[in-house]
Amino acid sequence: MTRQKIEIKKIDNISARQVTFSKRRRGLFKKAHELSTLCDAEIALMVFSNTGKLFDYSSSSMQQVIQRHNLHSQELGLSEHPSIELQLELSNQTMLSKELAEKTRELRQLKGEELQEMTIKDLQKLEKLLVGGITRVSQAKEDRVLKDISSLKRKEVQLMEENWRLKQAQHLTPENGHSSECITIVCSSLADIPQDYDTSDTSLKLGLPFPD
Amino acid sequence: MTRQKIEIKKIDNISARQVTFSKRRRGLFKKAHELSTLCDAEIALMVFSNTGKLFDYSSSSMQQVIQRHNLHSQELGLSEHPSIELQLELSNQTMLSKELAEKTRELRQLKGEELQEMTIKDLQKLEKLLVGGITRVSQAKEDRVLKDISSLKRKEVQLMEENWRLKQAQHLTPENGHSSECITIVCSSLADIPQDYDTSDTSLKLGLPFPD
DNA sequence: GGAGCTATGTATAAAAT
DNA sequence: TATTTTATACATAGCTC
Repeated sequence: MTRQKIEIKKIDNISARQVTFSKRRRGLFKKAHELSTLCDAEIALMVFSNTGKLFDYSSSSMQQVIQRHNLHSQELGLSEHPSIELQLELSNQTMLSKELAEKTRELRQLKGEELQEMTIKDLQKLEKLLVGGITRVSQAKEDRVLKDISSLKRKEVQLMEENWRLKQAQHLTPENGHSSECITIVCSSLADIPQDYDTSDTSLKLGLPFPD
Repeated sequence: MTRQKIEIKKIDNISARQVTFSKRRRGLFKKAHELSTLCDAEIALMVFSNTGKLFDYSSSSMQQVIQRHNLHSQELGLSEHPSIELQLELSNQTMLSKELAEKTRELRQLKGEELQEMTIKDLQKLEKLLVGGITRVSQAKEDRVLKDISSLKRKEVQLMEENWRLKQAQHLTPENGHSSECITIVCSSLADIPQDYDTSDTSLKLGLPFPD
């Protein structure tokens, strides 16, 4: 329940931000559509999530609205000066390069590589960021591992039941003893779930010799 | 008062339509702005009234968002005959954008934010990277702190020597007792190097009341 | 990561100004 | 026609599943 009015500033909590994004985005698109219908307006709406995903809406066609917009904003779309587009691209590229340089630096710092001109305070912030990251990554790994283990255990139970049924069947037609033995061996090896999964590679164990 | 829920279809009454347009348009723009702020999204919104008037909003720059949108929808042909230079810049930009997206993703993963489609092996690699980073960052911080401390200690020794010389000088001309006392107090406070530098801000202690 | 719930905040239809 | 008011419809924060 919306127990309090929220302040309009970036939501820190990642999952809360994601939930709010998808809810409010839907609301926004609905309102845009309603406005275009009620008031016979031509509307284009583009939304990029902070993960870079694109969502867009247009009451007619996106290109059409963009071109109409270009007409309004100082005839930029008419290429009176053929170099205007080029200039735009160039400035855009400059910006991209800057962003790229910034991200690269940030990455190097997170990897502990470019720390000489940081203050003690900066280093503390970096440390906190890394601790947060490692906490989440470890948790994710843990979750994944536990999931894999329980799925393996389920398979083990299935195979043991299958095995038992096959054995029962062989008691009725006892002329073939080889395959029974073979299956028994394979199933017992499956029971060896690694307990030291933190250092071993559990994912390699997932390729079972049996199809689902 | 909104005495009845309205149906979403074109409003026939012209003045009612105009009123609704200006109210809902403002609401829509507000919502767009809130979404961009709350969720760190890049948004462009263009609205043409049925009288042809343009209203637009962009969280950054309209041109930038339109270009980003063009990149996504792969319709790069804004003009009929893009020049060779423009084509070059565009491909260059595409490359830059890809790199940027890649770095952004990597950063997010280091911060533990986008882990859903990583394998256990990937997660382990990430963990190692983070551990390496945190080791180096902590070491750098430690080094910095120790350097600050030893520099402070050197200063302390210098000041104590100076202090001692001043005292000696005063024994030769004993008519002024105040300044001696004052300097003694300051020097004893310098001896209090913080042992809990991990949580206190050592750098603040560097601004000594004495010039070098 | 989505779907549904509910209490509360916000937007707005209609009327007044 | 724009703004303000007010009663009501709608959106959504926080929560559960």
